[in-house]
Amino acid sequence: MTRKAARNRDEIRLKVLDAAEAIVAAEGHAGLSARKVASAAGCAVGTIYLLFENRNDLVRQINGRTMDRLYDHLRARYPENPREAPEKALIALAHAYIAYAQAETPRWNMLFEYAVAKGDVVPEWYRNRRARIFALVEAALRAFTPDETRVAHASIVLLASVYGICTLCIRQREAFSGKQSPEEMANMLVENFLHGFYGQTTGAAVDSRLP
Amino acid sequence: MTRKAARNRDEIRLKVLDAAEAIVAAEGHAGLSARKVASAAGCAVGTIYLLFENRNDLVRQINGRTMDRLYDHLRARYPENPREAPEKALIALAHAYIAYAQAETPRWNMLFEYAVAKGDVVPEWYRNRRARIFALVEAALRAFTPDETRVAHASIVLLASVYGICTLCIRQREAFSGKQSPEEMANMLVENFLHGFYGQTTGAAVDSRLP
DNA sequence: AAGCTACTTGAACGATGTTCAAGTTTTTTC
DNA sequence: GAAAAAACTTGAACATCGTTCAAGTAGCTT
Repeated sequence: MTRKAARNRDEIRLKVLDAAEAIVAAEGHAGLSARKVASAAGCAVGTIYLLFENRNDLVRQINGRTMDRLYDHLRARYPENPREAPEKALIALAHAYIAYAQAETPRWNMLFEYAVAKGDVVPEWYRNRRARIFALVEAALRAFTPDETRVAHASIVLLASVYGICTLCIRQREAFSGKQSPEEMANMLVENFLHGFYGQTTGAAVDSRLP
Repeated sequence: MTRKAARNRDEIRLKVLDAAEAIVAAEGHAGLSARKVASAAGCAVGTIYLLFENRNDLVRQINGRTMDRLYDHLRARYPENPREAPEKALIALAHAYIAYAQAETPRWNMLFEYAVAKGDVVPEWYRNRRARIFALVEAALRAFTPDETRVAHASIVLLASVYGICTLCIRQREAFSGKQSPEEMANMLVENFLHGFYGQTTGAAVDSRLP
């Protein structure tokens, strides 16, 4: 490819991604169609398929940018030294996650509507961006235990749980009775979980302590 | 409507639902198309639209049946007297939920792919079926506290969290590094959460107890 | 300027959700 | 029992979708 062509290609690629993001923000995952993107980006339908493997690939690229923004958003609300007050740090993270999901609901939703087709391999860059987000949780959890396996497991449990809370409170908001605040739910989750997580070595099963 | 017509209508309605469920089980939410359902149920495309408002309504009806089965599945693995050993009961519930999600992944997935359109009201029967499932969790939680608000909140947190764990471990299985067992994650969640939940009145924030 | 390569285009294909005029079947009426 | 009326079912038609690829355009080389 020639230099000018390559530059042009990068330009149009950016335009397409921007246009696609705008459509998703306005109409959600379902509103994203190659024709709409092409028309908004000022190119032909076919061009989209030169820049992206298929619709799913376009979704994945947008998700990549979403994860970058989410990561920045979380970082900006994360203490410098999470291990000094890890519970505070984790609650801050949860609240920041919730705030992002609420502010950018369609984009956030699309993170989970991206379906991995059978035999379709998830690129390393995609896994890395997710790992970066998990790493924030792990950093705070290391204050409680040196056991890396426990840290890894707990980070998955916590992020998955906060995601689940967001789904119920935001995604299924209208379906739900729905006056629950996701922040309150997240507080309850993190606080209770950490009490158990920190004191685990000493505690017997809860059942055996019941009256 | 005449008697015979009504009977026929119910028959074909059942056939359509069965056919649709089979398609979802085999090809997932995305494979569900009016034409395929019609052909499998032995009727015309238009007939589908006499029995169901639209595709979303068909999905909702299938989800209703899915929630019934899920409820039965959970009940069957739930102790008679959850308040005798509530932690055990909650872990049993979580494992049963995970088992169902794994055994009926496409059907379970569809529960969350049913998007509530704007201005679209979720029928009462649908909300009731979800409430029944939450009630199982609540019954066990009442062993820990008489505070109904805390019980309600905790049941949402726990179910949402187990759902989140399932999503990460099952739905995004291939996308994930993915060797984590959802059962282990659920154990960690429930055990740690309950230690905090049961001991909450006495405990200070975890941060203040750190070395 | 001509030839060649690289890039872009949008018509075309098969499939989708949804509608509704036309056709078929059942019930009512005489 | 036949004819009229009502009720129910049908599938072709419409707009839209993802995706492809022969044909056209633009840029580089000689």
